[in-house]
Amino acid sequence: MPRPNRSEERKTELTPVLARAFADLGYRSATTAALAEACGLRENQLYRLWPSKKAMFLATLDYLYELETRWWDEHLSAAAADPSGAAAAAQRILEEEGKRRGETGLHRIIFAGLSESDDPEISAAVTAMYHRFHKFIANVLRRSAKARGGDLPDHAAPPNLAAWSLIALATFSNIAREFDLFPLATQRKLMAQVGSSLAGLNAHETPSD
Amino acid sequence: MPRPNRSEERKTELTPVLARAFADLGYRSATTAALAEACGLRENQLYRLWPSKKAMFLATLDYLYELETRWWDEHLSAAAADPSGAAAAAQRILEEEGKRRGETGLHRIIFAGLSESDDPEISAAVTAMYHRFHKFIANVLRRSAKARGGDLPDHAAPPNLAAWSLIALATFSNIAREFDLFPLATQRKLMAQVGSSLAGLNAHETPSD
DNA sequence: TTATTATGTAAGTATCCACTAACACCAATC
DNA sequence: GATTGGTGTTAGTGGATACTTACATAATAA
Repeated sequence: MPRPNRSEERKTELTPVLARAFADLGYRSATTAALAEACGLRENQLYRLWPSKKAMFLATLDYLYELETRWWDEHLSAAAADPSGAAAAAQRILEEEGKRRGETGLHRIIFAGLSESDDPEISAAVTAMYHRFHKFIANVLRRSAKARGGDLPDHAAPPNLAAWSLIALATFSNIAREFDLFPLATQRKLMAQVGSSLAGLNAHETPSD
Repeated sequence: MPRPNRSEERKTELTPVLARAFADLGYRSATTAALAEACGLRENQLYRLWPSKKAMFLATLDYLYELETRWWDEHLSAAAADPSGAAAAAQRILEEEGKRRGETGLHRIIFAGLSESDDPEISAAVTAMYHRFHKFIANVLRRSAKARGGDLPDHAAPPNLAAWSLIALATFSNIAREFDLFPLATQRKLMAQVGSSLAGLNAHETPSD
């Protein structure tokens, strides 16, 4: 007899909006009032969908992680079919990643998570996300190395280490953007040039500059 | 006739205590009450030394930056006198840096600054600190390259880029520690192995593992 | 129609926290 | 020893904000 419960649909509709708000404002400044306004609702209504602000935050973290891995999946499967070789394709991906400039806001949200690291739930969520992401990247690197014959150049790090290094570069790259630490061109080079060196992609070719 | 003003001395005495508190608690949880207690004072008295909590935070940022560069200065001048060569010495420093595990708490404080990045003063302070640090590291790398004949191996990044990469590794290394992302050994390798590859230190030698 | 639950609106509460006001005491110089 | 400002102690205050309560209305299925 009652009217149907559309909570789940509304949540999936609203999560991107929350994500945008958290990314734009940061955890602290994203007050529940601000979040509600961004959603075109009252605070009250938000609390009928999620039990707390923290739950809203964790929902956005999940959502953005999905978005991010989907992006990589798409680009990587395109790269796998690339006739010019895995190395060149991977390098191209790194360049694109450098160009993206963190438009999803995932990193801004991770920073927010960082400063809330005393909260065990948030800390666990951030940790899990990094681990899943690392596994993902390390696998890609392993496959890429195998495709190229299995021998990494001397200076290249093993996939595990290289994956963490790439994640480090990407994370810092976003810090740099946040604070305008260096120009966009430098940021791109950081991913494309340093990144591919780490991954052992430019073993037998010298980067142009 | 009044008794002498010891504000400056007290400030320099208290800044390390504040730094410890900010690093342990983070910006948000480091309430003025907590800061005062850590100092063995009343909130009131803190406010007689600094005009605001933000000012206290900026003071600790300055202090920790000084501490950090002093550490590097000492180790680098020792390395300059090292008979076994600049490259080996630099690599040893990277190993030590990996071992330090951010005991000063500088990075935790930077995370705090990150999430307060909407505050222009704090943002400016963090930016300035990164820039000064980058200049410092890039210079070291340039000198080191020159000492080794001026020719960097193909895979090594130019000093500017390499310096940012090293800073990225160090920053992320501290994120990793905060969240226990990977074991200590990995953390050390990240600095020692990947770091020296980036700096072009292991051009003609293969790292042992 | 009617019972029942989702949805909308308005106001409120409880708590935390940066920052302040008021007052007593003490130490140093004249 | 008197004056002056540093120091200690207690108690606030004002504002922000996560979360709640109460109630009206709308939509669904019996």
